[in-house]
Amino acid sequence: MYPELLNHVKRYVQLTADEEELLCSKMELLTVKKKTLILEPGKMCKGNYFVLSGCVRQYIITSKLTEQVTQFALESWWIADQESLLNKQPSNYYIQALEDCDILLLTEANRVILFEQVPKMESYFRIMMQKSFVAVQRRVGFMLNMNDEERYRYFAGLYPGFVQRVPQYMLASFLGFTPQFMSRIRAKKV
Amino acid sequence: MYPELLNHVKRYVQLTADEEELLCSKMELLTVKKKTLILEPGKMCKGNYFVLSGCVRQYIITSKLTEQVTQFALESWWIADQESLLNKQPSNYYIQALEDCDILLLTEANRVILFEQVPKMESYFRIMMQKSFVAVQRRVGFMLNMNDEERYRYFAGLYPGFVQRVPQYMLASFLGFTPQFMSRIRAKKV
DNA sequence: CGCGACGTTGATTTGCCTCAACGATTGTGG
DNA sequence: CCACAATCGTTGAGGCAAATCAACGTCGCG
Repeated sequence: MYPELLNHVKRYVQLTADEEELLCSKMELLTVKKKTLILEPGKMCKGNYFVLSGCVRQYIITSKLTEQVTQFALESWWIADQESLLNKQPSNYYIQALEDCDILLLTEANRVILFEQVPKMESYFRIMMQKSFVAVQRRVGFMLNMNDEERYRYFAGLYPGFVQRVPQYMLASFLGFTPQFMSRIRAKKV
Repeated sequence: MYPELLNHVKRYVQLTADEEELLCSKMELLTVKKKTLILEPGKMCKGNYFVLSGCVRQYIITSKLTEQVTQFALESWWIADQESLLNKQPSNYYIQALEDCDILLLTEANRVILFEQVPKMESYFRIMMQKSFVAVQRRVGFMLNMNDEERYRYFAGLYPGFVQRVPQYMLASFLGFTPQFMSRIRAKKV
């Protein structure tokens, strides 16, 4: 049983004890060391990953051959390449552990079975996707309406601890500017 | 019965004749004139809208008091303020008809009933949300990795007819630059 | 017909990038 | 455990892409 997972699920749908057990039985536990790649370009994304402990990033190599961080995932966050899962095609992304991590994997095959046996889990995933969609849309809004400094300060205010937790150049990449520029912002006002 | 809607749904899940009828019975048909506001800030988003004919935009008034277009929806596209729906809170967005439109509304109340009576519709909406999420994530990728001219040409190539269909300043806003800049791009090469 | 909304074009400004060099910190093999 | 390399962060100088400001042309609609 994975209480972190169950607590998260139970915030959105109610499960019986049996269903809880069934859900946890479908999850595969991965224990990975820092810098391990959980997903690589060219490979199929195996399913949805739920971070129990640690911290993970998703990134892509751009046409200019630079790393572009597209997402982070902390404890109790889901992460996956939905494009690979949806279209059943090889991924273009990397997913990498930034710390030693415990991660649960719900494979696509298990997901399908789970949805049949526990339809409430499909509701849960619908809500998760809806929340993810809202989050990315807000991110687009920030990118369009704030300049780089405003965006950094807003993000740093939103996730105060997080800014210290990952290398600055990854955060800069995620926020859409250069590490140099970020360094200048931080030098300005303490 | 609304064949456009059914054709779209049937691309993702299979419905019986009864279920098709049930689905259509839950939809409310709106016929609106150009420039009509379907959603306004301060009001609750009533549900999910499916565009039968015409064209619609979603936008927000930014802190700098300018319009920022966040989304367009053409025939057979869904549109809604998912943030308002998810959190049951008043919207911050406008949704406006850019042409005379026929639009179907699935109210939140009807959606809940529909999902109970036809669980396959929850699958369908889960997949729609997943696709929407992937689409916005790709948009973020384009914003981070292409300059404004590349992004315009890419978009114009992707939806050739669409570029003519909406006012240029709305498209410029959606793509994240100024109408003046867009005009210069188009002047460059024909 | 006249007004307002939309598109174009030019001149200037600016926010951020690029390139480059230099510290600080981490980690790794001898 | 130390030495050295690699990685990461900082700082400065110069350059460029796109914004802003402003004026003018044009189209569509009441």
